[in-house]
Amino acid sequence: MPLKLYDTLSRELREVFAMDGESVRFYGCGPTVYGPAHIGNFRTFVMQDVFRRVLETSGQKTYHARNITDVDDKTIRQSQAEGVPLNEFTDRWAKYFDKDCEALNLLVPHIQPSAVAHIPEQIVLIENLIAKGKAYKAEDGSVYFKVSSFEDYGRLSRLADREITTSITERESSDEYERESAADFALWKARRSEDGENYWESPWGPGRPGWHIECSAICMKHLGESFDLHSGGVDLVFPHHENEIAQVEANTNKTFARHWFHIAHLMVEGRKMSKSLGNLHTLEELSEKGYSAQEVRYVLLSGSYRQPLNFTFDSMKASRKAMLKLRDFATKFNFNPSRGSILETEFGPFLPVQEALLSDLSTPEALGRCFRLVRELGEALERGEFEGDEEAMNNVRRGFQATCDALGLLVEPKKEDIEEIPGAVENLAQKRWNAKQSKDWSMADQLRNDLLDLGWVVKDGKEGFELSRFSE
RNA sequence: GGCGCGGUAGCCAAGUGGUAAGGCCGGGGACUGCAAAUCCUCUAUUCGCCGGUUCGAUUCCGGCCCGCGCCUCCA
Repeated sequence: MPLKLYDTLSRELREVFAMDGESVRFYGCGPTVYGPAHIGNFRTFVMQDVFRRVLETSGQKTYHARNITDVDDKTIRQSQAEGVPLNEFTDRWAKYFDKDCEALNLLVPHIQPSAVAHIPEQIVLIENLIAKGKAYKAEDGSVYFKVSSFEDYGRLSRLADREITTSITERESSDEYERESAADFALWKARRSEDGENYWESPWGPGRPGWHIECSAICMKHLGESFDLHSGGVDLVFPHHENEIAQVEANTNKTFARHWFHIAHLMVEGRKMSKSLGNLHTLEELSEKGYSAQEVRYVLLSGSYRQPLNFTFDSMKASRKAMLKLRDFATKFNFNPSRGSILETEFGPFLPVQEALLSDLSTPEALGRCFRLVRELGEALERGEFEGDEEAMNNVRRGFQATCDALGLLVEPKKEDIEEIPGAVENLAQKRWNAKQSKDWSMADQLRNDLLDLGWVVKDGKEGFELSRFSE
């Protein structure tokens, strides 16, 4: 069963398939590494990850490339402010990003090429564009793409020429007179004094690549002149992806990416996430507030990728409860999760979940169906319908594994309390149990409070008590 | 202004030309000395407003109101 996914360019649902008949080669625009990524950025990366997981759990091979933007105004400025060499600075944040990705259970892309590591390729691409009359060198040594030379410009974002040029004319700053047309964009930026030592030699003199060209050069090198799918946040539709198409197609006369996948923004409490509103959340900050990356991931899956999603702390709490519900299910079925690469692809009873995902990555629908199944299967288990039927139990486990793999959720069954319970705590708890048995309620309650002060929660069962670590 | 998206219960959020998934919260019940956990159960006569098409619209069409995003380097 193929995955149908909305394509920004054609504005319709289209089947995703591997043009080479082997693996779906796709590209996701990665982070600019100048600080911690926020959960809005991660919405995009999580959805790209789900895209890949849905393909892989339906038996399709993939080849996933995600770049690291390690040279631009922000990285240069920030590294200078800290007095650190650019590469050292960006390495640090790239590692930080990797750590966050791991916490979110994002599959590691097959390659993570960096912009700086592909400067020769970018230069070649620019030279070719100049040779074809699609780009020109300006007085100061910068090189610009000549938008008027590319007929299809604006097709992805559907911005008519008038819109593109009008908005730019109004904004055009006086110091950018080098451009022939306001709509033209930089392929190569001539060195400026404030760049310091951050420049590279080129046929047009020292400078650094423009933003858009890095993704194009990387795609062409690692995925080919034409490949299956390209993706990013909606804000990249224009100008970034529009410009990428122009650069590549003006060069090759071939379709650059066959499919465009864009993820809508994450809102926070109904407003756009921004530094000035002070509502930027990072995994680290949420972790300090006691929320796990898995809970964040769940929240990010709870809305359709085509719609803005409203992030709230209420939804974080709801997500925690929902994850616990899945954990209870895993415990009941004695589920033994496998980590790492995706091997199991049998959805079995969880087939409806897979169907929802294959239908435009409908994660909310998939979660809804998952919970319904969790309830129904749990009830069937209670009724003893799985008694002695190990094969049926295994089908459930396999299907649940496939579901977790497809969504990238890590669901661990509740562990037997392997944590060492300090003797003193154990004694107190036993004392309380005794008090309870002799119906000395006030003593029992007092001891329960004492235990809580020590960080332990006691829960009573029929035959005895159970101790667990207090959390939140 | 242009392009695009949306307005569904207290909150988050699906969905469909035939009468509203799921999660959270809340109510009730079981269990409990009281709790916690768990389980059961209930909670939108209604899908921004007004018209139209239709046997029938939340779902299609038109208008209006409101919110949001993009419009040169923000995922």
